[in-house]
Amino acid sequence: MVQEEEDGFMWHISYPLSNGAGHLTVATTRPETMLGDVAVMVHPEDERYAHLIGQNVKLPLCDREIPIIADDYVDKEFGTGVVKVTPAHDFNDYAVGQRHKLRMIGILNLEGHIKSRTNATLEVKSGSRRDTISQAYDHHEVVAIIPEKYQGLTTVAARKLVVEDLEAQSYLVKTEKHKLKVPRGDRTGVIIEPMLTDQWFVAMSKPAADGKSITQKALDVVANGEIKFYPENWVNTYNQWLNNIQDWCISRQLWWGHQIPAWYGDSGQIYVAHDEVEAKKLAESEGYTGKLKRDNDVLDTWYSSALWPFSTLDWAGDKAKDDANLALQQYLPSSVLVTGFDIIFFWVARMVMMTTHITGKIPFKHVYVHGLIRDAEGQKMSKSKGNVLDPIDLIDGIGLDDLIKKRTTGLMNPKDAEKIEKRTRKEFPEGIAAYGTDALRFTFAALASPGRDIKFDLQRCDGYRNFCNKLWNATRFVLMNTEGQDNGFDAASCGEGGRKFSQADRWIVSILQRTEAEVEKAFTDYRFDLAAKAIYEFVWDEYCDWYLELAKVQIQNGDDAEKRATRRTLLRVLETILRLAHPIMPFITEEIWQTIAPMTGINKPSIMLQPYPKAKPDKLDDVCEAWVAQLKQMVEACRSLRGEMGISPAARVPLIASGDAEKLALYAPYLKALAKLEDVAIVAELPEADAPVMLVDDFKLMLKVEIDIAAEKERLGKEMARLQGEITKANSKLNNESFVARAPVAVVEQEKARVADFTASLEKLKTQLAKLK
RNA sequence: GGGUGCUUAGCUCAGUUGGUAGAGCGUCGCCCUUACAAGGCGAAUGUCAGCGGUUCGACCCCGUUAGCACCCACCA
Repeated sequence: MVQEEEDGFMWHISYPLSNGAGHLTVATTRPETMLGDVAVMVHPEDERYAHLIGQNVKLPLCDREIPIIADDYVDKEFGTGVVKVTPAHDFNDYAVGQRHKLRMIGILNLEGHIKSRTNATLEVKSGSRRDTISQAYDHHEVVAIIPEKYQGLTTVAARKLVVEDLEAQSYLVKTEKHKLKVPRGDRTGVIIEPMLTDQWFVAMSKPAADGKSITQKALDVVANGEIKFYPENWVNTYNQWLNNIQDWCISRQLWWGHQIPAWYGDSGQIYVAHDEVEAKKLAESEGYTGKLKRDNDVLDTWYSSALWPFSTLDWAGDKAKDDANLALQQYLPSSVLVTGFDIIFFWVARMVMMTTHITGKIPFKHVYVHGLIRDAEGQKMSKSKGNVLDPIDLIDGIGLDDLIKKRTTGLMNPKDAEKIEKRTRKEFPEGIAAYGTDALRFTFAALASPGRDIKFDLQRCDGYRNFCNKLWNATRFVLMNTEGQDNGFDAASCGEGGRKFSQADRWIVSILQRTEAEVEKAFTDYRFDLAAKAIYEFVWDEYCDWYLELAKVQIQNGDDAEKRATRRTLLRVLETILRLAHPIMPFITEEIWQTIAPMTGINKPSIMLQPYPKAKPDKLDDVCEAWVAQLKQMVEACRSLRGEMGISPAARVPLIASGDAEKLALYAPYLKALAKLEDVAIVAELPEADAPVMLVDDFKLMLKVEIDIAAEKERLGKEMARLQGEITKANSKLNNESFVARAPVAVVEQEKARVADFTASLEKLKTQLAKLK
């Protein structure tokens, strides 16, 4: 059903008082329904009408009188404050009718025409079950009170004629334009009219044998934590729906579905049973031996779906059988249900209700609620809008013409085609590139931040496709350097003393442990975005950007034991990366793993059967992490300076360094390679020269290049100003007595350390500046 | 009317016990450096929607305003 605001009319109709002493004016948007009016109502405290309550009015066009009643539902301020009551064709009026015990007049048949004397075959649920709507007029009564001229008309025709007649007979006070929401069928666009029919309901608030209603049980298992929502705020949505629930209509007039297991006797008897044989027995036990007719209706699809958690496990409803059913015992409850938030009440809540009520168990422990994927503009994807992105097209790519064809074929409204084509041409002028399954999966994982929809952005996809590529290329590098070496990684070639691991080797292994722990936590919390991020950053920013570069140095300069250690580290870390990333990018990781794993001594059929990486705290190494951090700082200082001095990345430049000579000697080969240095000279004191100097902890590094003195002065000035700014900021905190008194000691100490560091650096730069001519 | 989110760099978004604001894409500069130009290195960019409060300290907590989105109910 769709319900959009439409232009319509509000008709003001005069209902004369029966005693002739005036009239009441009623406003309505559906004047034809007055044929089914059974009362007019006013607010009980509306002084304008208080004296009329209990009197009658004459219903125009119909030869009958109806009472004036009082009900709180009426809004005194809206319209005339007088409302016509048509319980058979309006939800609110139905409630009013129930409160005031008014009989209902259904004026429509199943074709949506006004009921007629000459055609009773379309009477709603004709036959046996009518008496269950005991408060409704039956067909004969209805056609006796509807003026014959309206009988058999469509609602549209009836409205037209009713309005004409009202006007002709001077009952129409005025007609005004009015915006209203009209419910229409999705497919046909035809107006949906509320009407009375016999249906099956589940009484949601009725206590069961254990004294609790079916909804209460569902509320309880979430409230007591047996079932958890991720993110947990969706519990509100769940609770709100269950707390405001109404009886659930479960019968549907469709072809497909579970047929309702109810059989009727000739006189309206009802027998609910598992099958016809049982129904027959039941009927006979109550003394009925005539024909039985099964209800044609089927169950609401959500009713059937609500049975899913146990009906799929061969639940029998028989304790002995169910206890012996191992599948049922093992998989009920299951661990997690993954779904969209729009399904929480349709499906999740109903599965919980049904499963707890019928089996006494919860259906699942966790509910992971993800967002909806929307298009780049945030619009919900829909066929008629033509903004649907098919995952297959992102994986395999699609040309513009094919995409347009796909989006404009089989439209409900073919007129949309032109608009869709235009928009598609604009958004995807060249069609969609092929990103591959893994890139798409990685993108979805990275975008799956909890509690929000995903505005799908192809550019994000670009980034993750590049990541897949990066992994390929890193693998190529590893293979180039390891294939055919170390005799297949066996014990013989790498035996005792056969490997000497460097600080860099131990560093990458150490932060790999951190990454593994981070990823594990992310998966535990259903934070797929954080898992993807942790993997991405480790692979690109650490393994590729740093470790592979450091490994090049080791393979170039190291002795055999060091080289073997490097090759082993390259392979082992890569192999772990593959297992770590496998759930998010299954295809590429499997493909690479098939080659890499045997080289690390693992000979198994598939990465899918391997254990997921688990962090080993004993492999954490703070010393090596600090060592590499310092190395990184030096490299970055050099690179940054080169950039600022406009030195071509191709040019090799000599470096002079002072500080701990032993450490510098270790750093030197790495620095030389990573900062593109011609040479690293280690000295006790930097020479006096007009060259740029960098400070890293207690080390001083000087790039020996021709410099523009003015530019270098400016650079130093800028850096000093930055440091001065930081010092001022930190000092202002430290000068604040309440900060020192109330902030945690560690925070205060940190602030003091910052001041000290910045001040020391500032002093060194001052000296440097003074040395410049 | 009831409810739930969102507002952070040009764009799409992270930022979880309050302690110096981040990523991808895009932009600018240099580079085909022997895994990768779908790349490398460097750089620029933010009154964290507005206002008020709590706090030594707020993107983060509380209140409020505005804008946007969605859900439920309803519009005689």
